[in-house]
Amino acid sequence: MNKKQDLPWDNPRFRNWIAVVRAEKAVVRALSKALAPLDLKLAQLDMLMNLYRHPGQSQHDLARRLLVGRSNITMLLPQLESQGLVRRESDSSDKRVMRLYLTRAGEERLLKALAIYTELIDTVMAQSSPAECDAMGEQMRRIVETLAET
Amino acid sequence: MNKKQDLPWDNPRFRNWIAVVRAEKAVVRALSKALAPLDLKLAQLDMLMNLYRHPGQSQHDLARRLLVGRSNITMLLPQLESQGLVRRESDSSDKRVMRLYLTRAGEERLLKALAIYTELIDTVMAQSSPAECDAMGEQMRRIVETLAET
DNA sequence: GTAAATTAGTTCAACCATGAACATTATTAG
DNA sequence: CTAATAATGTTCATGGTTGAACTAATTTAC
Repeated sequence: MNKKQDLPWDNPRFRNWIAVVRAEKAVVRALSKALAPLDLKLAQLDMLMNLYRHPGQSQHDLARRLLVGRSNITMLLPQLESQGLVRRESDSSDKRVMRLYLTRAGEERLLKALAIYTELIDTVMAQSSPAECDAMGEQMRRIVETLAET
Repeated sequence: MNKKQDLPWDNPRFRNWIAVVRAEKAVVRALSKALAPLDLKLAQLDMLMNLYRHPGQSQHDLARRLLVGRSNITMLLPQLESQGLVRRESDSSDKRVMRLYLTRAGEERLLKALAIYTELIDTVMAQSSPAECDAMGEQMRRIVETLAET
């Protein structure tokens, strides 16, 4: 009658999820340090990445994609603007929305940061086969879908 | 000569890692909301979980396990103590260290929270086979190991 | 065409997390 | 034994994140 038998730590799904959380935290930590020489915070890099892939986004769209509040974007943007990495343009047809673009300098900084990012990820994933890695990615995307449905 | 060909988004490892980050964030969000009725923050739950598994831990040990700074523990503990969930005892043989224990109330609160936690994780992992889930967990543990070696 | 409801972005106060400097206690060197 | 070093926990200033209230612009309903 071991009381701990039905505790979460014996539930494989639970244990494996805890591993995800720990790994994510560890990588974030390592990446933050690696990015310091570029004078980029992780949150800033996330913004640059999204702006690269979706130029002309509104702040609202960006917030949704990054899973953060709108105010977060408002607070973070001035840092990137003052560094000349991002440009904001008022939308001509809807004066409420601000459209966001990377500047030339923003792209350059982004590409440097991505080189660091990918190198770290490659290192860290090197011990998994491509198939394993893909399977894991698929699971993660299903998780996001599952939660988005609510 | 598509410039984007060697960009990270075409690197499967990179794309899959981004999926990990997004999934982790989404689950943390959902879990935080689910825990609100219990009046428990995620950081507090993390502490309770670790204290359950390792009673008598020092604050320093707890900080290391949670991957947070020592000051974080100092700041968070009073909240749990004032709720009567955690007890602190000065170590008799080393007056610097404080040993931490769950109280009865702490255990009860923890078990309720874990029920919510496991239910969410089960839901979210339901679309992966046990084998896939285990493989993913293994990858995550390898990642943590890889980074710990530095 | 006007009033109500909705949406984009900002501001603000509250809360968290962090790391450096510090006080206290232990350990190590000589 | 004493001085230097290290370890534990606390304090504090800083910066990051959040959600609620707010302003301004747009859309919807009537």
